[in-house]
Amino acid sequence: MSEKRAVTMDDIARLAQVSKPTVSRALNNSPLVKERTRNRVLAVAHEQGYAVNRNAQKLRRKRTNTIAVSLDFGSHQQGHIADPFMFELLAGVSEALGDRNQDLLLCAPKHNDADAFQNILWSRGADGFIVLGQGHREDMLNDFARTGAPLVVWGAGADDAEYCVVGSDNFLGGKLAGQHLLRKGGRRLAFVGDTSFREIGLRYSGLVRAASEKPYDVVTDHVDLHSFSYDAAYEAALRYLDVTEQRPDGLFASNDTVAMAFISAFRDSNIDVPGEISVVGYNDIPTAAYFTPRLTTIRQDIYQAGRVLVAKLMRILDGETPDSALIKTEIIVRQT
Amino acid sequence: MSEKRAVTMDDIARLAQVSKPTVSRALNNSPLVKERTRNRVLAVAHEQGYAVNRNAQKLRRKRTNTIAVSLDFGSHQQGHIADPFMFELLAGVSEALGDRNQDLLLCAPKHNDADAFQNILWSRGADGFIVLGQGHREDMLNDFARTGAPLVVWGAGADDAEYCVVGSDNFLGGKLAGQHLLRKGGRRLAFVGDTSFREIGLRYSGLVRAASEKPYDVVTDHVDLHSFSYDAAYEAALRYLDVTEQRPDGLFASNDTVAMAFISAFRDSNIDVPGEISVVGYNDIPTAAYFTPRLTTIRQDIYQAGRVLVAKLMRILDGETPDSALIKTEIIVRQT
DNA sequence: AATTTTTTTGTAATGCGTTTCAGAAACAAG
DNA sequence: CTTGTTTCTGAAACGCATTACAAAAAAATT
Repeated sequence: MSEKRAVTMDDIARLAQVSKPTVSRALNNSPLVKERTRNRVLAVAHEQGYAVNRNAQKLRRKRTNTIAVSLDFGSHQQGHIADPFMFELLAGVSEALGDRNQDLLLCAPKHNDADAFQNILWSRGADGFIVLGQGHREDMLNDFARTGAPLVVWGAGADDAEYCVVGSDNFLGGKLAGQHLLRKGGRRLAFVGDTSFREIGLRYSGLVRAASEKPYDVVTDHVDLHSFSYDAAYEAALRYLDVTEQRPDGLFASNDTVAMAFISAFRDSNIDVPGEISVVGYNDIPTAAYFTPRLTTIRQDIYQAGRVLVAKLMRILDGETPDSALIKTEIIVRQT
Repeated sequence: MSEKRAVTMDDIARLAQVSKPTVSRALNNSPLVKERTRNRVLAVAHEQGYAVNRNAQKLRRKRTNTIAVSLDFGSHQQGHIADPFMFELLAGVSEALGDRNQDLLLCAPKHNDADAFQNILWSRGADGFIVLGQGHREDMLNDFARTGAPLVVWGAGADDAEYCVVGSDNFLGGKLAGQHLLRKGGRRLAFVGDTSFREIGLRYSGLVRAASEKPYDVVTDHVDLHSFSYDAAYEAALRYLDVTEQRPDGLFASNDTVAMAFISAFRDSNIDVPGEISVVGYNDIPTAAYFTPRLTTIRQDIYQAGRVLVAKLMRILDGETPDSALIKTEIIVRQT
């Protein structure tokens, strides 16, 4: 195995009988280089299997063309991702970044504090950040943004958020869910989810709004659940059924996994869904469509999400300060 | 917004009243630097919010501490990931890399040909590759490996594979599935999946082996299906029921999604699962456990997988040539 | 106290592109 | 055939950290 030295721009320059800057210009499609010269250089470069050393390039240009993406693996427990939605989002972002020739640096879970984020920027590991899921880190993200860090976050923003937020229209989603449940004849609606997350709080608000718009009285209940996992939700459902005096006739869950867990618990308790209780989930994860009964849920346009996140960040990198944005959010009515 | 110049090692050197190399040594915990000096340097560095410029570092060290991970988004269609398994694997790899302080460069789908791979290495964008899912790219990967590219692949390797393969023990998995179906009284077993993928072919072989070990005759059938998506599988199931004369009493699907699609199709055709047909899936995706009926499936230890993939690659980077490896593979018996 | 050895620090070179700026070549105008 | 432009190319500097090697400082030895 030969320890051969990598071919550098100098080598190409020598072989093509031009100077190093000319090679650089040729490779970068600079209009300053004559057509014939460029072709010669390109030919030599290709033939030598030459690829510009990205690190030298990044060093000199002070631009990495790399975006750090932070996935909140918090929802990732015991070997199983509770909510596959984030991964779909990642796929969308990945594709959108690819389209713009940006590399994607995936940030590991433990590197999730402000210092680690800052470090990636200071050390020029990436030009900007896409944070998928703000969780309870709004303060941290605000601090980070205030340092001037180019940052786009998937989630729901506070009115005074210092950073650009892209996300589902959670309030609308909640309202659509509520309207669906009411249309199904619901009078006692229950919401299950951790409303301390802004996104989820908004979904609940939307539900309440939908209820309040009816001329008749609608009771809205709130089942607090501080986990996104199926098992925890299933347990919570059984406990809820045990405790509650009057069962709801409509349930809106903060995500599909929880919705399905509740439906399972209902079924295991001989409660018919959607006969006795209608259920709406959130995210339209793949499973939702073929769960039994097929789950009614709120869908977001994930590809649009990825594209918008990336587009916003690029604008920030260009010095602009784009507004936050909401992604198309609609209800997918199925059996529940 | 001030366009302030980044703080460099020279700045730290000046402020700490030492030379640049001393700063470098201090930051890298070199034993060559005196304790007191190191502390002074570290203090200044911290106070200045200094972070080593990774690009200069990579350039000089000729080592990036970055691993490129290629996800086969081929299984990614119409906005939904058909098989969430790959993403769980990604999470495992991400974690394992994080533990070793390696960065993870996520490669976009379209960058999947040999040239693009090679380019990442030539341009020193990463030190090595982890390919998640070899698909039908064995030849490409062999070529790539032959160039000396540090490469580890998740999948199932040919005997003469030129690269290190880590994967589920697909043959064993298939055998376990077969044994389960036979234990349930199966005499006519059907396998559904695209056996042109080596992994899947092995699962089928395992099933056949299990059947052949019985003293009585077992028929094994093979339903070809060139898609991993739920919808396609559901259609295929209906078509299969339509065409086949004698229905199987045991079904082994190449993955959980397909298994669930078949079960749904069976149910929609008034065939009882597991009463009339037992079913086994593969991967133990989160949904499998709470599908109705709870799906029996083959589970692989995903965290082990991530760790092993990374460990093997690190050894390759150290100049060794580790053997391929199989991951712990077991059957999770549930209702089906 | 002088000398040797060990430990610590500094100087200079290096890794590889990009960019500034000056110079050469090609072309147009007079 | 100059002179003035325009177009193209090259020399040198720069971005920032690491490393080989030399030198200085400190410690150990005689």
